[in-house]
Amino acid sequence: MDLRDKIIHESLRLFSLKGYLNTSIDDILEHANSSKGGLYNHFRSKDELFVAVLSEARKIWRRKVLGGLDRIDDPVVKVKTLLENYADRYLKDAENIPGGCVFVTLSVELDDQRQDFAREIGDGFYRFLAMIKRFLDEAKASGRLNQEADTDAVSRMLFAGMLGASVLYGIDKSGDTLDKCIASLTAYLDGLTVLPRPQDDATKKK
Amino acid sequence: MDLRDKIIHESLRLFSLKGYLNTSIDDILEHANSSKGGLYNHFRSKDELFVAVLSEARKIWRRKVLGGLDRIDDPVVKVKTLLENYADRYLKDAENIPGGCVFVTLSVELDDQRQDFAREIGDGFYRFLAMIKRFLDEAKASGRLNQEADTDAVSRMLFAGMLGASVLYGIDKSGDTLDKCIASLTAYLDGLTVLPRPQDDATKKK
DNA sequence: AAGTAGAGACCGACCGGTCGGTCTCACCCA
DNA sequence: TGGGTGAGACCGACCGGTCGGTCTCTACTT
Repeated sequence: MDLRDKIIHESLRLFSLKGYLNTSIDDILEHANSSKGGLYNHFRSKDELFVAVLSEARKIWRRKVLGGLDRIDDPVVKVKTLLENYADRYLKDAENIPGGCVFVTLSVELDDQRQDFAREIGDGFYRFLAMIKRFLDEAKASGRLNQEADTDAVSRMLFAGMLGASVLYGIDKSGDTLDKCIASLTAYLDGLTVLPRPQDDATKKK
Repeated sequence: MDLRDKIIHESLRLFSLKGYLNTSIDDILEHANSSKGGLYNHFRSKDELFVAVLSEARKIWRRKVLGGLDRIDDPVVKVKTLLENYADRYLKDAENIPGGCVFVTLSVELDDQRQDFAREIGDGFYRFLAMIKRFLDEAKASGRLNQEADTDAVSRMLFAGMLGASVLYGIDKSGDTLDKCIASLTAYLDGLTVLPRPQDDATKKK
């Protein structure tokens, strides 16, 4: 891993722990075993570093949360897998984001201080929300979901639940609270499901 | 309002907007029209100010969210009112917390930097979670709630949804997104309710 | 020898906190 | 009633230290 990647990696870790504004350049350099010259040789400013870190964070998020999702047919199982991946493969990834979901940390920190950055993160939230709704609409169209279900309301609920779980996970890193939150969300989705098909149970089990 | 109260008030506003560590003493003094001497005459340190501000924030939260709750008999209506109060009376209170829920802002900011403060806030979260569960247990006991409902899971879901709604509200201050989130949570709770009683509808309508 | 990555001394602005001092006003004695 | 006194609210210059960022110089590659 070259210095540029090392700096991005350590910055992502620190941003997830302490946020953007509270992470100092010296702090990053100490963890990356580098110096001012080394950093400013690759990035023109701390803001430019932020952009690179956010891009890397998104790449990791996609790999962890969406990876393998296209091999699943049933849209309800897709959403459930999304929830599980988010908790087990993404949130608990202490190597990359030891401080929990970096998007939550950064959006809460920056929403009233750096609206440009916050909007960038918020856009990602809304794209993800739309993706969940799309899966639910598919499920409804194929009769997998209760026809009375309001997919807009349900997707919003699931997403808000994921954000809330992330906040709680930040405080109580035990993982137990997180698992219970995700289990509650999955149970909620189950309650809206009709006609469970065999591959559903097959995918669900450990 | 004397200087001490003024400083606490302005600090709460700024903490909700920028967090604790990113709010400077000078920033507070500018908004409170005071000076270093004025502040340090009332507080020994910034940390001591934090404790006072957190205490005031809790007072406001209780007044806005719990106020009038004891005049409601039906525990399901109590929980619904809790949700509505949280959104309409607490979260939208731009005079005291223009940056959204100060507990969310501070807990996300401090959970890996000031565990002492973060734990203090987290304890409040868990007390509130327990309160919701208590209401749901009452509702279940009195037959107002579906007997199969897992009150532990439901309360966790509602609470995580509230936290998630707070995060989203921070990004999209429109109020519309917030209203829809709360409506989704209320609808979820409705789905678990049986035997709607007359006073339920009476309390629910505008 | 030329070009580049990296090291680290250094800059001005700002951080939380201190401290000498001013001002107001209740209280006291004449 | 009027002048003196002292407590405490408040002011703002100042402290050592840290912030993001710049710049010069070294050392390695080709």
